[in-house]
Amino acid sequence: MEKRKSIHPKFVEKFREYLKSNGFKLTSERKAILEQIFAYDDHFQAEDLLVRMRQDGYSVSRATIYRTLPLLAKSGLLTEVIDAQKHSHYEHIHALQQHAHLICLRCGKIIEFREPEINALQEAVCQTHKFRPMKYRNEILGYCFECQMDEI
Amino acid sequence: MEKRKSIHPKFVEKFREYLKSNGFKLTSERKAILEQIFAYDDHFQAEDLLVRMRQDGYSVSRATIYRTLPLLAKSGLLTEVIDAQKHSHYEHIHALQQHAHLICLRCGKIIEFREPEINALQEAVCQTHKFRPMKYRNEILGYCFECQMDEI
DNA sequence: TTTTTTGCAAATGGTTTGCATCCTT
DNA sequence: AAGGATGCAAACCATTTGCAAAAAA
Repeated sequence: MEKRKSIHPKFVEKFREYLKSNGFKLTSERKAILEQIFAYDDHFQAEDLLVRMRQDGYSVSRATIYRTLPLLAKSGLLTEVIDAQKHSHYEHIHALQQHAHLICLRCGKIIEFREPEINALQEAVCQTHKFRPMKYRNEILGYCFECQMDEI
Repeated sequence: MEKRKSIHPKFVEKFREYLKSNGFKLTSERKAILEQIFAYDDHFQAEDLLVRMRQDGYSVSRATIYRTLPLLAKSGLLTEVIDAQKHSHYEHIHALQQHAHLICLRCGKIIEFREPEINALQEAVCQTHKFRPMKYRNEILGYCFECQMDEI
């Protein structure tokens, strides 16, 4: 858990645009969730968000969180990461940069890394196959340095 | 569904070694599953395998299939691919080559592609982070050419 | 006022598991 | 023998969904 931060207006604007252009409405619940996901800089699961929001005094139901997270992902503000148990984790975008993840199978830690060359290659593959990419999954599951030390 | 094919002995040998070195036993059920996954060259889910095995006259329970698939994946003979619904799909290895996937969000089709440069870059990232990779996930979700034509 | 959204609680469904029995080694 | 494996059916549990009430446009 990290320090709370305020949200940049451009993110609110981006979400508002996404919703409007898809015939959805910007409700107070959606806005609260949006603000909350930018209030901290770590990875989280739907349930984490629920708990954190309740602690921070917001009142949003679990169902609404589960319904809103995919919207935020589709709007491009959130990135979904799937762990070894196939559970969804999320993180908000950092300055619109793509990045991938190393996921530790032992401690669950998620390490980010950036590799623009990989992104470029992936885009090239899509062009070759006339495939319209919506989402890139780039995850490496394995053991982080600390957990290797602890002997599996 | 494609034509049945027989399994190369080296795969049986590889699985046997994996099991032995981990204190597991090679049972007739595990061997039947191993043979079955190499009998066809397409992607499948646990349930598909169950149905197909029953059609082909094998008798293996759903539980055993669910317990065996991860063993085959860990032994390196199977690759797991996760679709948009977070369901596991599998495919047997083709001559030990790594490859990645384009997954259509509309028709569910899975297209394979090979991109050795991406693999090399991923390995480099692991080295940098002293991360011991066990499994690479390289999936691009989006729309295949045909489904783009059909207008989403 | 028309359409979407919310919250609740119940349902979902791929996957996992407890346990008695069976099979490998 | 001894320990792992199987099959069955029940349990899991993150996520989804039906529906009536509430809010946005």
